[in-house]
Amino acid sequence: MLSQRRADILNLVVDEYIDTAAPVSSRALVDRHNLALSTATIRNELARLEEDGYVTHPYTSAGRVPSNVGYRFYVERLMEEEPIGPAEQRTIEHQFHQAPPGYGDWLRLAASILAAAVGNVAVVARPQQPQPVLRQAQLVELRPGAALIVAVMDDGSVRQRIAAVPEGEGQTRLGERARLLNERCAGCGAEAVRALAPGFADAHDRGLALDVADLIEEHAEDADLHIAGVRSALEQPEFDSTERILDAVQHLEAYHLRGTLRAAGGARDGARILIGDENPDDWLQQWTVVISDFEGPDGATGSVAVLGPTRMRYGRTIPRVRYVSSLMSGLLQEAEPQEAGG
Amino acid sequence: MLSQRRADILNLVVDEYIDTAAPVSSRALVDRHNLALSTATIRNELARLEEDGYVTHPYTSAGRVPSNVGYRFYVERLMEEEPIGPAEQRTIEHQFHQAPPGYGDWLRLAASILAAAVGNVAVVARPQQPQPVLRQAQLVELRPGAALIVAVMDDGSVRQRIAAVPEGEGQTRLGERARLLNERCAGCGAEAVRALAPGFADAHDRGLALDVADLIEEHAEDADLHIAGVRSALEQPEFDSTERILDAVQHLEAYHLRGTLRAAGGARDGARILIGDENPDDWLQQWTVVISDFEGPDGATGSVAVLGPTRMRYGRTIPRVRYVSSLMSGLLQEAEPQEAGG
DNA sequence: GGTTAGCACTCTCGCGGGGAGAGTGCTAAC
DNA sequence: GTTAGCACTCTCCCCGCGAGAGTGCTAACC
Repeated sequence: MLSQRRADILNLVVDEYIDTAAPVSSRALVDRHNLALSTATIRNELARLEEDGYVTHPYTSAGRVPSNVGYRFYVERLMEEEPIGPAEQRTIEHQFHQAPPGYGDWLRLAASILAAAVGNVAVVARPQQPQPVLRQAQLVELRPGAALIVAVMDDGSVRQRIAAVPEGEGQTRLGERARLLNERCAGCGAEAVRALAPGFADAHDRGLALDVADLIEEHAEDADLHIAGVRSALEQPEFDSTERILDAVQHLEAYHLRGTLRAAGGARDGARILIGDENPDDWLQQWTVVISDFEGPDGATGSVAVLGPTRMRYGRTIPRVRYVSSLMSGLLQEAEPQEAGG
Repeated sequence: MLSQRRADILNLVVDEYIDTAAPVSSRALVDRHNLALSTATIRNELARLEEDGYVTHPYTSAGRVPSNVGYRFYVERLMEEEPIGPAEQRTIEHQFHQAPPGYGDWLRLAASILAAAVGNVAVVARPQQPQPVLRQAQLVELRPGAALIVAVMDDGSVRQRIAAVPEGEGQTRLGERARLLNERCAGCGAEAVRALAPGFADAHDRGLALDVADLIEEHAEDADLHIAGVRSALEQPEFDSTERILDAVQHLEAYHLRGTLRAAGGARDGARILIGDENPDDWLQQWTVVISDFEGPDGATGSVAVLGPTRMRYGRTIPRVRYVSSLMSGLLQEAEPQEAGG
């Protein structure tokens, strides 16, 4: 266990490093916080912190940099959360309620509000049910022999695929097929639809039913996941080399990130936090991910997350992720989200 | 008008520059193409080409670099298209027919195939009708007082927004509202739905109808636009500075690019080409965009495009954009796309 | 008149040196 | 346990410089 004084020093080191992005020297600590100790004493303590793995040296005789262990300790024990003041709260909610009419626009707006609030990448995943149920399917004629199945789930998510249909059929006949499909399968999950498939007299209807079953099962990996703030994150000094930026750009795509948002991590008041090598993905070894899930209607869950360098303003980020998550939840599930105290 | 010899030299300069990304010297031209002229003569011709604005000097006594005018001339008169060989054609079609089942996956696959074929950013925009018609609307309960309208258009596109509904209503009642809406409005365009709205007895139904009308009208600016190959484009030497990469990253987002794909430009056999400052957008001044539209069913149009630095392998890019566009068109509209000649 | 050799001039790029500065670790004294 | 002092280390930035590449120009040549 860390002595109180050593913990205090670690706290200062992390705060300082988060702020300046430069290795922290004993002198800086003493001067900037008016410590009643000499730099030599601080150096001794820093050496002990380094022995215990909380900080490192980039090279002999540079200042100290927090390690992942250091950040973890900081997040769990030291950090002070930076509260969301009334002005900021008002700003966020104001932006929130100014959402453009479309649902997708609205999710994107949430991502970009959060990104702006924390200065890092923000991701918002639309709520989806773990086991959705078919609301209704549509068939849209593409060309002779092929149609687009558009399946709407009960959580409002939509999945599409191209399916084979008999060559000569026009939109009218396809409409009839869709009607039959809906009559029998609406309200069913993937399993149920698959079980119902053999019951269709027509072979093509059977095929369509199986396609629909696949669609219900299929997790839409990339759909309705909104990303914002890539630029501001990549402007931070850790992304000095082209190589790093390109790696980040390559991986910050919607269909890569679903898995990331599902990762389990050290929880803190409803926010999961993964620091550096706690992340399962290779490319995230230098990143921290802060995730908060929220509930949509009928057990659907969405996620709000922030991604940034391990040197992230945790005290600022974590409450804001949580807050946006609760706003989402409120907007989607509870009654009206409570107004900000005027 | 350019003399034949000068045009030939311009051709060589552009080819060389596209290949090497380095200013082209008179020596390089003579040596690498065994010209029967001395470097001094070439230098004279280059000076004339520069006077006429086809090439420039980055600084005194570096080699020549094509100007936008030079590229334009090259694309229109000089360039040889690099045909798609049978092996490449087979590879592309093979990948194409291995598309994963989802429609979105499939569009994304098309983008990534194209990106790989040309080594630049590829964009595929899903076909949408200019004036879509409502196929069917669904209401999904979100919370007391609010529901998600999910409207499916006759081109298979889907738009969603949150709408107000009476507080006490469950999903059953919402289903009835949806049914009424569909009975009256299915098959109608935005105008028609708006005209029908006052005919609903219930005020909420009127409101919903107006929302649906909005949805039909609303151009889904970012939906179903797939981007691939950002990394390979940004690996090119023009993106040496962090600043440029970040600018590109910032703008290469789905909801910015729709407008870009609609820009008119110098056509070449069905492909629109915008070179450097021919682009309307500021951030594209150093880029070339090659666009080819394709027809989906019922007059819906989609687009395939490649974005890259003005120093782009035009001869390779243009036919491949055209080809992928025709594959899309074939898959969506005509009968089976013709098999590659085995 | 077009073509060419020769040459002076210019600009970039990479490399090595060197000094300033920052910070540590250690030792010895308090 | 704390602190002053000091030697040592490592980075960073600047500078200068030489090599190299390429041009423009001039004068001669076919």
